[in-house]
Amino acid sequence: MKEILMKYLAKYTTLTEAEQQAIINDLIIEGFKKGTYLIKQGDSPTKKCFFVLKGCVRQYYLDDDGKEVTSNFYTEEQAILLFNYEEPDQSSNYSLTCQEDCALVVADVESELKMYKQYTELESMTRSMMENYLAQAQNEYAKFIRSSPEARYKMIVQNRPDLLKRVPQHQLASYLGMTPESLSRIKKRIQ
Amino acid sequence: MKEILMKYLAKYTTLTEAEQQAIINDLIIEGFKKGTYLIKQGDSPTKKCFFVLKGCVRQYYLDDDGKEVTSNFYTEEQAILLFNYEEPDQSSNYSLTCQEDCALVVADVESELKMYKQYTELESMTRSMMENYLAQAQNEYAKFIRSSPEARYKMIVQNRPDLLKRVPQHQLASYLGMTPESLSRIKKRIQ
DNA sequence: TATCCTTCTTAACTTAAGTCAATGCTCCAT
DNA sequence: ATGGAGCATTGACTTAAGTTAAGAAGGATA
Repeated sequence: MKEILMKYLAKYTTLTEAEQQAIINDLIIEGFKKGTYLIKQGDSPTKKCFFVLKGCVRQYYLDDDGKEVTSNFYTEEQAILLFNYEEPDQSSNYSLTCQEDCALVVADVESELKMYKQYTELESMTRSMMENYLAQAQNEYAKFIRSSPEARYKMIVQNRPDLLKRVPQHQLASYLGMTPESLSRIKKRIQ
Repeated sequence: MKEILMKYLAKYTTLTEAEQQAIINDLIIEGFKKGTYLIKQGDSPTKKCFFVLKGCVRQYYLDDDGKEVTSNFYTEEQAILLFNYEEPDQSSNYSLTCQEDCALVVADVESELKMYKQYTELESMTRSMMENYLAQAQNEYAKFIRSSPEARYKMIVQNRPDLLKRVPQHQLASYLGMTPESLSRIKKRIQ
């Protein structure tokens, strides 16, 4: 499991193998059963973040009508970064729930900051990763906005085909910004 | 003009005033006339990024049909971060053009990295800002996806009313993921 | 096995957005 | 001032997605 993390450190830093090991040994890997909530909407602001080693985590919120709106699915090798601790007065805007049995790296912000102090390269790596995430998010956003629900479905088929099998369709529909009925019809339409 | 930058440094770092001054004196502030292109789609990958002190910069790309799709408007105190240098083989996906006369901080990646080496706190600040940007982007995305064109228009009226006056409507429409005709009708519908 | 609950599909209807086309408006340049 | 280009509005029509409601399929549980 920890090889995945080693891969990251090796790729983005020039830390020695010993240092890499030291860092990884400090990390906490936890297992979570399907259905577990990592955070619930309304909880006091999280100081935690996660990295998915195995499984699938769904992020959602309840809209004004009380309906679940799925805003993300996190799967293998994706980081779950909810930065609502930046507005410390606000409670969590989202819920995080395990769609499957999961293995996650669990980190809290304080120890993260400590680590940055100890290994400045680690912070460089994080900065660089954040830039990548942001770039990706911007690109996806730009494409998505301009797409019809049908085009969005085709995109997900292209980019994250695994989700189609791992995730209930009505949740996928809401993630794609459409109704379950629409998704059903689109699937039929394009066979 | 430089006070804005000082504000950032003071807010997010504990650098001494002298250090802050030194950093800011290293920055290049350039003026650009309305209509100037900062980058053109297809250019070789940029090593530059910008920070808007004054004016409005539009980011757009040409879709498969050759139509302009506006993916962002950057105004005062917003950073323009195009991280396509992460995929060094690819050319720029976007064009950046000045909608108005602009004053921008122009930075290039190499000198940025050098500065990080010199002032590690500066990299901390950047990491933290990136996390904020990302969080913001994710939140906006989640809201947007689930909204109708009409709801999106209302959101922009709420959040960035200045854009309504600064920007041609057909560009705004494409930024909101709708046709100019739709935007015109929506405006009429809700007076 | 029978029952219940959730999910998915299908249908009929409504509506808002896309498309195409024509008309006006504004600003700019000559 | 005039003409032209680009932009905004409006209308008629088409279409895809939302809404509501009903039924079918699949899984879990007793």
